[in-house]
Formats: sequence, C-alpha cells, structure tokens
Amino acid sequence: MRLINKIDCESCPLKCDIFLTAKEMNIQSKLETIHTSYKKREVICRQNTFVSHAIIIVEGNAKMYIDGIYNRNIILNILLPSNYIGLLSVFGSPNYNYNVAALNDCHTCQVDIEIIRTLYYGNHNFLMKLNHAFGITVSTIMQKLISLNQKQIRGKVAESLLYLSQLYDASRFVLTITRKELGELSAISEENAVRVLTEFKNENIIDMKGKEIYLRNIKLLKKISEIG
Amino acid sequence: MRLINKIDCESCPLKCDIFLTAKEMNIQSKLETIHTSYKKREVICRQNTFVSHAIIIVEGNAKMYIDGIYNRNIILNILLPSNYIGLLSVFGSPNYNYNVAALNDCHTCQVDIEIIRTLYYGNHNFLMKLNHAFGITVSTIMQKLISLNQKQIRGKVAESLLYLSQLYDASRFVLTITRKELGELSAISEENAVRVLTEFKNENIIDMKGKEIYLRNIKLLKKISEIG
DNA sequence: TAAAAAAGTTGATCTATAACAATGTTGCAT
DNA sequence: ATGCAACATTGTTATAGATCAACTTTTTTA
Repeated sequence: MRLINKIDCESCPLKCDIFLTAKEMNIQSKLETIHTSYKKREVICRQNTFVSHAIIIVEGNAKMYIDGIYNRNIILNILLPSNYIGLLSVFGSPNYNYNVAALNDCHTCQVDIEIIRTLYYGNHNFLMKLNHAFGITVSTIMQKLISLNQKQIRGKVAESLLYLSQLYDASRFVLTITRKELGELSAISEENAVRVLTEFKNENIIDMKGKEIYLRNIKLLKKISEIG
Repeated sequence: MRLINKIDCESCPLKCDIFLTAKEMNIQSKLETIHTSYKKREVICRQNTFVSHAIIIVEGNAKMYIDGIYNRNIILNILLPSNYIGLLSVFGSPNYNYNVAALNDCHTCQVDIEIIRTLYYGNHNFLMKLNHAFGITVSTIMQKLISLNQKQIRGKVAESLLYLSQLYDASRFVLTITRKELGELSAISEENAVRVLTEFKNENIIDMKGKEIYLRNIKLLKKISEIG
C-alpha cells in the first residue's frame, strides 16, 4: 500500500451513490481525503480489523470475500469504480466483516469514517439511504446463501456468469478473475469451475477464449441457474 | 391467523430493544397496535410479500427461514419473545426476504410500519440503532454462509447446538425444533442430523432424551464447530 | 529474454452426504 | 380409546463434487 497523496478532494468521494453532493449538504469546506493505490492482489482491507476510513474505488476492480476454513475463501461480490467499502460500520459494527483485495491495480479515495459519521450524524436522508443499501445487501447475501447451498455446480457457475454479465452490463466481457476465483465466487473447486465452463462451451451456451467470455444463450443460462 | 384484539398498547411494542420507550420519545399518545395469535406451524410472514407491520414476538418461539429449492428450506435463526420482525423494511426493501413461522403457539404485537416510519423519521438515535442491528445481521449471515458451505455435518450440528445453547442461555435445554428443522438450521438432511446427534451422545459430548438436550462437553463442541 | 511463478486443463480416484427404504415412536384429534 | 399424522431412527445405496496428479500455457519478474 503506497500513499500517493493527501489532498483536498471534493468530487470523488461524493460521486458515490450513497453520499450526498457537497451542494446538497450545503457545505463549503472541502473534504480531506487520502488517495491510495493498490497493486494487483494487494489486500485493501482485512476481515476483523478496525474500519478507520470509508473507501471508494476510483479505478480498478476488487473482490470482496470472507475467509473460509482452510484457505477456501468465498467471494461475495466484485467491486467496480464508485463502489464504497466500510459504510456498514458508520453506525454499525466497528470492524470489517470481510476482506477486500485488488483484482488489478486499484486507485482509491479514502475519507476518515469519523468525518462521515459527524458529517451525516443528523442527516436522516443519508441514514435512510444507508438502511436501504443494507436491506439490499442482506437480501443479496440471503440469495447467495440459498444458491451456494442448494444449487449444483452448473447452476452455480451459470449464476456467476449472469452476475458478471450484469456487473459489466454486457453479454461479452473479459474476466477480471481467475478460474480459481470463479470457483470461489461459486463456492466450488477450481477444477470444476473449469470443467463447467468447458461443458457450457461445448453445448454452445457460451463462447470462451482465455479470459474472454461471450454468453451466447442467456435464456438457457438463466434456466440452468434457476433450476439449480 | 386469528385477530384477537385491536387495542391501544403502550408497553409491549416498546419493550423491544430497538425501539425507544414512550418516555424517551416524549410522546403522549398511545400506539395503536394489533395483537395476533398464531398456532404452531402457522406462517407469520411470507417471503416476497409486502411488509405492512412491524411484528414483535410477545410469546412463543418462531423460526425465520428462507425458501430453498425443492422444499429444502434454510432456517436462519430462532426468534424469542421481544424479537422483532420486519424492521429491515423501515427504510429498506418493502418486502420480506424471509419467512417466519410459529414453532409453537405464538402471540404477537403488531404496529403499522408506516407509523414506525413517521414516528422515527427524524430520530437518528433510532436510525443508528437500526444500522447497528443491520450490521450484526449482516455479519451473522456471512458467518452462516461460511459454516454452511465449508463445515461438514459434525461441525454444522455442533454449531447449531451451541447456537441454541446461547439462545436459551443454558447448557441444558428443550429443543423447540424437530430433527428435520435441526437439519434445516444446519443445512443438512434430517437423517444426518439424527445420526450426528446419536454420535455425539455415544461420544459423551451431549446427553439426549427425546427433545431434551444437555451439552456435556461444550469445549469439545466448540472445537468441532471451529475446525468444521 | 530466460527462469520462475501463477494460471489453466483433463483424467482418475475417493468420500461425504443426500436419497431411499423400512420401521418404530409419539402426540393429537375425534 | 383408537387411528392418523407428524416425528424419529437405522441401515443401505448412489452420486456429486472434492481431491490428487500430471501436464500445458500464460504471465510475471529479475
């Protein structure tokens, strides 16, 4: 982790959906932010450590994951630019309950969580947004709980592919994650992740060349994902 | 579902941890509440339906569970008196993302969610409590995600037993759930739930007679739960 | 640009657990 | 009191997916 710069930055942390703009909040003073870069594979935040800053991904992709038993992690989701980390702790638990690691070189903008806290203390508009976001988080994780538990490998991989497609808003995309990570996202082994991908390719459901993936038959993928 | 009574009830919905007392809120008017009873096995609220009321369990136990594929549900947790249902929706998703069903005859007190919303709209103390509660919920579910995915049946059952022990605050307790439900709480089959219980009994880790369970060796149970 | 490390692939084997089956037990309703 | 439905138990079988192993390809680093 290299600290690039400690500058006043008005726009980037406020781009994030959940924050209000400086204008809306009617504040003059600029927020003091820290800009930090992370290299590929570097850990941005670590489960069970204290949340000192709200972090916004400005550039790059990152994975949010929880430590499993015996090095078998579970990836919860992929973070894209404008996604924030750590807001769960604003008025919630003081520690991270997940890890975040850079999938490629990442640039972040960080704001002291205490500043966020005081800034938004009495702002119920913000609190409502926060609560709303948490509601979505909870229902997402619950959905994941089901699928990781009850679907079989084809259903799990289908779901992951659809998730990625939606994330990148395209039926043709370049995987930022490795096969092993695709396995961690689907809670299956690396080998089976590869096998299912090959199956899908042979069945003309997807097209694949290295990291490039094209979802040929999204309708069928959805079916496979649903029935498990 | 039988509607018992529509009375003004000041104390019972406010007993719940997350609410403030009428005194703290400095309100004179009494809250209009609905008291409803549910018989054993009756569904109190249904996944994907609109949350119209915040429900507080006044008496009885209930299970919170999500619909799985093919009737294989997953029980998230057991609700005891003073636990609330539906608060996730106050400023979050408008629908339930889980089911709740009575494990034995239950008595509930319900308050229109809209009243809660307006009552607490500008009350950041409440919003902060809500945020805090959500934080705990999220980290609990994440923990569950790990254990259901990576532990094997002995670890899962050990975890469930420890959970129940903590819930009832006793090493000796009477199961309110069936073996099938213990399976659903541990995400394993009913048969394997029985088998593991018998194993634990034979290994003198627990004592068991029908629905009565006594955790003899909690330390070992914790070990089994941790290593999976 | 060579060497090392990381990532990807395919086949064979092993195993944990679900599913099936059969039967016993308890509790509730009429 | 009796019969039905829910609940519990134990043994057997089948299988999905992990693990192991050996190898190739790609990417990173020095």
